[in-house]
Amino acid sequence: MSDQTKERIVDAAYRALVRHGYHETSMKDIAAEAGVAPGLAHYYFETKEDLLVAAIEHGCQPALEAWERVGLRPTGELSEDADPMALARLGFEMAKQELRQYGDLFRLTFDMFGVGIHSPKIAAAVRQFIDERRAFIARITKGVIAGMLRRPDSSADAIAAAIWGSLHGIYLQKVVDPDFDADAAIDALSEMVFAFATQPRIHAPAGN
Amino acid sequence: MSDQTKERIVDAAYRALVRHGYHETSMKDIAAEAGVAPGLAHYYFETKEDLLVAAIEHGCQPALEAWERVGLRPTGELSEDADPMALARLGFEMAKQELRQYGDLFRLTFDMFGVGIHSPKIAAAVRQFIDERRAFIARITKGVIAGMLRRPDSSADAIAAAIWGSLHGIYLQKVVDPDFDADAAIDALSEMVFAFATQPRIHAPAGN
DNA sequence: GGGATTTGATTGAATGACCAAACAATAACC
DNA sequence: GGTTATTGTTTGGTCATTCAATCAAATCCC
Repeated sequence: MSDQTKERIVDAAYRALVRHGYHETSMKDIAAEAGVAPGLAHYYFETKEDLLVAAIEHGCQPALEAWERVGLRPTGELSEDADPMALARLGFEMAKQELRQYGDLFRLTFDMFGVGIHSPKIAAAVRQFIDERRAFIARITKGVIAGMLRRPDSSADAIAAAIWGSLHGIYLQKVVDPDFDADAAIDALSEMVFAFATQPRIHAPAGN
Repeated sequence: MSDQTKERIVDAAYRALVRHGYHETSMKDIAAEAGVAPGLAHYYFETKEDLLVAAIEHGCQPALEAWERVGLRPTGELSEDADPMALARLGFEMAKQELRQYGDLFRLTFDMFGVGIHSPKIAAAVRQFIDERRAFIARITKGVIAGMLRRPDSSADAIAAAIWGSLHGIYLQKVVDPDFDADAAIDALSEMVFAFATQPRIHAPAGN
């Protein structure tokens, strides 16, 4: 029973947080959403922050599973035999779909980033969230670089940071403005990345 | 006198907000920081949100001026005679310097993004902040595209959204983790962008 | 020019509401 | 019967906002 109740509270917290954001959601609200007495949330979670961290992780689950369903496991190793270029292509497609499907999650994520700036406990969770996804991109990037004719000046990690950043920034624009065409932006990013990855060995320096 | 006082409150608000963030800064804190009675902030600003918006705009001033000092005016027209490629290069350099110099501003900005998700008044300010900078990038991008051998599939606006997003995402990584090498990430972004911009007319499609 | 009057700026306390967390008491379970 | 889960209340504090009162400077009137 207890695990079920705890789960119910975490899920209620996720729903309440998505609706009203961290600072406008009280423990009482969450308890009410879970159909449970106000004190119970504190029985399972020492502080509100702890509950928020659990709620985020809970909310990330479905998105993670979606990645694994297409054979990409953000947290694990890359399959040896896969073509890195194809993985990258698939990754960009997944990013588009993820944003379409899990918009709520990202709204909450951006809220968390704000909270994390001044709350160490949440900052740690945010850092982990970023690291995980960036490292995943870095693994694909390493594979792509290995197949490039011209070795790039930048490290795979730096490239991954730029790509993760772009995806994140595109997500933000979509969250802030629902009319924003995120698919087009991701396609543009993808076009740039592949132009970069398929550079010929010698490329003439630009104008100046 | 009155304008001076108002300015003092806005400036104090900016400093207090940078230090402790929106939700951990009370109107009383701001008044104290400004050396003024608690009620006065509400004499000039109907709500705390209004004051925050003013504080952000105030905080953006120095960064904007830095852009104009090197001849880039985010809000105005591009000089006709400038080489778009050189402008882009300069822009990336400025982005690096901006992050180094105005880290506080960006910490506050990310806080604002979080608040904006559930506050329409702040959301409007956030949208304007994004639009301004993205439109600036789009203007440079249009110039670059005009000089490209192969016309890209993506629109200048979509490319600008991806580039702005990347810069923003890189800033975020730096705010979250001070050890993050933002310069390397911006260099990587720049390398990709220029590889894209200097593509030869016919480029062999990748592996598959 | 100088006293009365209006205006706007500023004060500091009060209001009303809310919240996270602690707690004591009860119910469920084994 | 004792541990665990759950309840509902209390505590101690904070906060944005309001408001009546004070103050200083400008404006007017004679």
